[in-house]
Amino acid sequence: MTKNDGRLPNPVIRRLPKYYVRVRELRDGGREWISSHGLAEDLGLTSSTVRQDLSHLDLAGVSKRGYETRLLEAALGHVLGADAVHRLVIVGAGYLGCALALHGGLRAQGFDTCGIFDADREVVGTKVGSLSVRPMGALNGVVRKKKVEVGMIAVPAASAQEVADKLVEAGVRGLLNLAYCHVHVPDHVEVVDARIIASLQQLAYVISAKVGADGT
Amino acid sequence: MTKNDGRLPNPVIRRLPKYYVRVRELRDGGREWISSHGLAEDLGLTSSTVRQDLSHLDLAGVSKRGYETRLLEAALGHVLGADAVHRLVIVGAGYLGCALALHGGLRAQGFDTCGIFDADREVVGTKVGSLSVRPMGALNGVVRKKKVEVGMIAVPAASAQEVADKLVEAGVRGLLNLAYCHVHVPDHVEVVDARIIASLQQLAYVISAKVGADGT
DNA sequence: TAGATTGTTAATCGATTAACAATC
DNA sequence: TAGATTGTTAATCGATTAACAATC
Repeated sequence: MTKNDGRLPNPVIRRLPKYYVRVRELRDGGREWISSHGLAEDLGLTSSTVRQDLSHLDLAGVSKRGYETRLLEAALGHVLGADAVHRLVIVGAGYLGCALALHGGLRAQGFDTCGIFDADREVVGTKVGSLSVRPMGALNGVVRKKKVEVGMIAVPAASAQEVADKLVEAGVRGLLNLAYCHVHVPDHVEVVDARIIASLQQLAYVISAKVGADGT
Repeated sequence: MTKNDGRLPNPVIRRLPKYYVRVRELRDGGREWISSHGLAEDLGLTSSTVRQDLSHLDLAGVSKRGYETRLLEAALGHVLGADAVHRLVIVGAGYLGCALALHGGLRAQGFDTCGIFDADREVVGTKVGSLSVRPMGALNGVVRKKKVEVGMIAVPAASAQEVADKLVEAGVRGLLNLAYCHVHVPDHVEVVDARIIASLQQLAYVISAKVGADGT
């Protein structure tokens, strides 16, 4: 699905986690109020953008004081689904897939890893933290039985489309694609790309373009 | 630095790696020509966007045939710096940092990992592939001596800003931030965020928003 | 030639920023 | 009260899409 049917604009959605993380830091530091100017400064935005973004939330600011951090954290967490559990599976038990399975941050944010899968017979059965790597044939059953919503693609680019097809067929509703390629899915499934190499290339471009532009 | 001084618009930069990957796939498959319509269909864009994007490149298409894949791959690779070597260091030798150090794809795309660092004395000295984990005190010297351009932040959010400061002081020109937080840097340094948890939250939002929107 | 495709201009669409009345 | 801040409207800015002449 390409169009936004009634949901928040994409640029806003991408900024919400930034607000969320920052507000939690502020709360941890004992801060009770934060203004749009304060958040803007912290995150490199304008205060206008912050107010526009937060106006989409179920929350009211207070003149002269700003937003109450406790309420803001709750409102952001609610929109981002941090107050619900999201079940996911990881396909690919290479270095990256295992690192994700062992990453404590996922669980802390409400993402519950229900399984890790690999096509390689040699790898199937090995332990990754508390999980055992399962064969691809088991994917369908696990996704259906545990009502898994999200599949993470952590395989080489060459097998990514095949894995995406299997995840879609099993019934996940969203894919996080870590492979360095584009995957096609039907309209009812969402894909978010999180490709480290593409991000590095983007960084390499802006670094080199800067040299050319200002002569340093 | 926030503004684009003469360089490509950000949306274009983010699409370039997609074109690059796809064109390489086509070339591997023996395809010699690809039209803007073909690329658009493959990547879920419009042909107008593709032509606009590629018009920024040092390359001319041919009427009735499209773009020659060989030349297009070269032009995209050049802009993305794929024909140069980019030196980087990884800070944080946890699961994620090690996975990146061992990830063959980085080297394949011209990113040369010059070192991996960790603040934990227990971890310093252990082997990660062909590299030994070094103490944070060694960071400055390695960055300067090897002319490292990019630092990857693969530490917990709580230490990310401190690591960013050290990398900036050592003289890197860009940061890839994998930690779930915002990092501040001076104007002459670029930051690209690649935060998996934020991407998962974005995905969780669009999935849940879809339920509400179309009643499924 | 006829038809498909580029490259580019103009139109549309959407996001960001500015401005300011309302509020506490 | 005076001043700071929100919430929202209007203006600006930028990106995407449409359209079409030029081209092979």
